[in-house]
Amino acid sequence: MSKRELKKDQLLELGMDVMKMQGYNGTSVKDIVNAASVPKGSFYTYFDSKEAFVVEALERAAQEGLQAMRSSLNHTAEPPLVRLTGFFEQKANEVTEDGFKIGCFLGNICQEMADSSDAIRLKVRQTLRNNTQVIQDILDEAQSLGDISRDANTQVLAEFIFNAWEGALMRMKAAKCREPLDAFLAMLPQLLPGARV
Amino acid sequence: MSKRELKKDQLLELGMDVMKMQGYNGTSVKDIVNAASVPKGSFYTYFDSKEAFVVEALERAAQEGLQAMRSSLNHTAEPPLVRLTGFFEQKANEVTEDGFKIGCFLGNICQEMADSSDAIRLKVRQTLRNNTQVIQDILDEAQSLGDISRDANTQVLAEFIFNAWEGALMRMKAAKCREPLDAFLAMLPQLLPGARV
DNA sequence: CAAAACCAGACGACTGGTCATATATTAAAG
DNA sequence: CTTTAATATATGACCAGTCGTCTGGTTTTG
Repeated sequence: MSKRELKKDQLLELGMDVMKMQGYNGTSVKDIVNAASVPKGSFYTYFDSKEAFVVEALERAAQEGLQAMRSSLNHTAEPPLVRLTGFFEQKANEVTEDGFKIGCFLGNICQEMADSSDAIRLKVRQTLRNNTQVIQDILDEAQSLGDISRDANTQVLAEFIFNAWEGALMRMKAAKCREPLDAFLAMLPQLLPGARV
Repeated sequence: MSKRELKKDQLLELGMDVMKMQGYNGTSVKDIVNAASVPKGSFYTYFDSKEAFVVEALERAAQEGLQAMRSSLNHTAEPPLVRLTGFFEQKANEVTEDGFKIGCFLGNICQEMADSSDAIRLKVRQTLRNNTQVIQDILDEAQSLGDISRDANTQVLAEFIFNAWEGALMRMKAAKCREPLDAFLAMLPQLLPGARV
C-alpha cells in the first residue's frame, strides 16, 4: 500500500471514528483531517466532497462488518442457530465496551442522512441488505437441517431480526445500559419457530 | 392561550417538522423561525437555546404520541392483543403516508444527539420508557386475561417489541418502502407466547 | 410613562470548498 | 552522475456564506 493510500485509509478510519460519535453534520471536514493529522487542503485530493467521504467510510465499515459477521457465523462447527445467537452475544459485548456511545455507525448515519442525501441512503440500503442476507443464509441453513420450521419465511425473519437488533442498539444509546441488548438476546430464541437449539 | 403561547406553539410544531426531516444539526435556528414566520431575534425570548428548543419539542411530540397511543390501545372493546396489533398496523399506515421520510422523530434525534447532549439524551430516554410502559401495560392486561403465557416477561417483551418497531422505522427510511414494517407486523403475532388472538 | 416584550441586525466563530503557491517527482540533457 | 526543466502533487491561506447567540434601540402594554 502506497503512502498516499495509507493516508487515505487513516483519513477514513480516524475520521469515521469522530463521525461515529458526532454524526455527519456534527463533524466538520476540519475535524476529520485533524483526526488523521492531514492538512485541510489535502482532503479534497482524496475525496470529492464530505458526502463522498462518508460513502467511502460506510463502504469500509460495511466490508469490515460483513467479514466479521461471516467469520463469526460460518467458521465454527456448531449448529447454525447456536452460531447466530453466539454472534449477537459477542456483538453485544463489543458494543457495550465503549460506554454505550456509538451503537451502529450505519444506523446513526441512516437516521440522520437518509432523507437528505440519496447517495448516502443508497449505500446504507445496500449495506443493510447485505447484512440481512448473511442472517438469512444462516437461517436457510438451519431450516434445511430442520432446526427451524419449514413454514418459516426466512427472508422476513432475517429482516425482522436485523431491524430489531438495530432498534436495540439505538435504544442502548439513549439508555446508556445494555438492557435493550439483553432484551433482544432474551427474545431471540423465541423468534426461531420450532427451534430445537 | 395567549398570542405569545400560540407563537411558541407554532415554533415548536413547525420547527419540529423541519427538524424531523433535516435532523438537529441539519436544521438551523433560522430554518425554525422561518418555518413559523417568527423573527429570528425572537427565538431566544421563547427558548434559552437550540438545545432547549429540541427538548421542548421532544416533550411535545411525546405527549401527543402517548395520547394517540393510549387512545388507540385502550378505547376499544377488542381484546388487548388485537388492539396492540391494530395500533401498529395503523401506525404503519400513518408513517408511510409521507413518502417514508420521517420515521420516528424520537429515533432520529436519539441516534444523532444521544452522545452529544445529555439533556436531549435524558428526555429521549424518558420518552422511550413511557412508550414502552404503555405497551407493557397492555401486555399485562393480556396476560391477566390469559391471552399470553403466564411465563412471559412482559417488561422484556414490551421493550423488545418497541425497539424492534423503532428498528423497522429506521430501516424504512433507508429502504424507502414499507417492507420493513410489514416484516415487523408479520412477526408480531409470533412474539406473543401462547397467544390465542 | 415606566416596564416588558419584541426583533433587526450584528457578533465572532466556523462551515464546506477552492486556489495560488510551494514542494516533490520525473525526465531529458549535458 | 549532475543539472535543469517540466510535470504532478500537496497545502495553508482564503472564499463566501452560515452558524448559534446576543445586544440595544423600538414598540407594545398595563
